[in-house]
Amino acid sequence: MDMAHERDASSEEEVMAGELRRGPWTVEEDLLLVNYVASHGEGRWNSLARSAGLKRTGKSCRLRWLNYLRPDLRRGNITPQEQLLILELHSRWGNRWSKIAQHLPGRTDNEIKNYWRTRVQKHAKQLKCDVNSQQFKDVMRYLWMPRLVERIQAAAANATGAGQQTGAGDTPLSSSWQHGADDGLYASPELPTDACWPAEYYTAAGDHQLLNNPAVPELSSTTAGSSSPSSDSGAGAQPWLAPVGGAEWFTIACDASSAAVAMHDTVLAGQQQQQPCLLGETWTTSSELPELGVADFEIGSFDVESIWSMDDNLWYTQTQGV
DNA sequence: AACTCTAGCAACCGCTGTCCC
DNA sequence: AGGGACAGCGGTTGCTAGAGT
Repeated sequence: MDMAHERDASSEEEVMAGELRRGPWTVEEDLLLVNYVASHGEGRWNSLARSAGLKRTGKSCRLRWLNYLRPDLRRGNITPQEQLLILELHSRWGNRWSKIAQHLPGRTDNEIKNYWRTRVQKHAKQLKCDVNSQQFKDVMRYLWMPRLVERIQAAAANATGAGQQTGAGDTPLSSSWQHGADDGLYASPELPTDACWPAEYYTAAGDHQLLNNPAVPELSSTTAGSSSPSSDSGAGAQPWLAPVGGAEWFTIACDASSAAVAMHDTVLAGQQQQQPCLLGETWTTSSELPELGVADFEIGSFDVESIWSMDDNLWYTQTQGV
């Protein structure tokens, strides 16, 4: 676009003239921006940049605010729940990062995009296939995602045990993810209430009441941020950001898990595969996966466990009080 | 200890869409 | 209707820390 090009060119001139800064933001710049937004609000980024005394483009200010300085940002590891959601939503919408980010509270499109490009594409590379290929999608759907569900279920089971000791109701994420549009916590702007989980999970489970469960516990201020995995998020921890809850979350995870098994079995049954398929079962050779259409892949090299970092494991241990 | 490689992430870039005058 | 300003999106780049040699 010529217009944009001219603007960029002028910005370039300003940079060359030393009037505009580029590159990493300094603490002073961050403070200027935060303070200015706090007192004047967001928007009108170009004039904001000038008024705040920042030698940055409005674009740069906006990006810095949205991706780094916003108080409701969640930082730290992408949780298994979030990974599952990203995988599902990406399979639905493709590289619509912003749209996907709308359904992950506190996460930015940039963060999700980076996650996809680093973690997910890395595994596609390991499998020697294209990330957009049907084969890789199959691996994600029938191997990776059920594994995530299993992981979530296991963590939630531990949380349930811990919850019985420490008191029920510590289900910040699950409650926020179940809430509809009225709670103001995490209302999905476009999708129905079951959009937070793959629709087929609920369909297969045949149990929508979970989504509308009125017995959602109140968010407890005592749980706010107490189990946040992101120690670097500091005071920014939000009550609805704690990733794994208690009994209610466990129920959902179990349902999702059952549904994943059902989905998995359905696929196999549809292809005349009658042997039972256990959730969490892993395949170690490509020959065991012909029904998934991934026979040509080196499944053995696909390290499902490696999608979680050591930090994740540590965090789980801490959260579950193990 | 020094160097290289790599993953992860912050920031930038180019472009399109939308609003307003 | 047309143009300017701005917001927002997706792709790409470059820096940095940590791992490996």
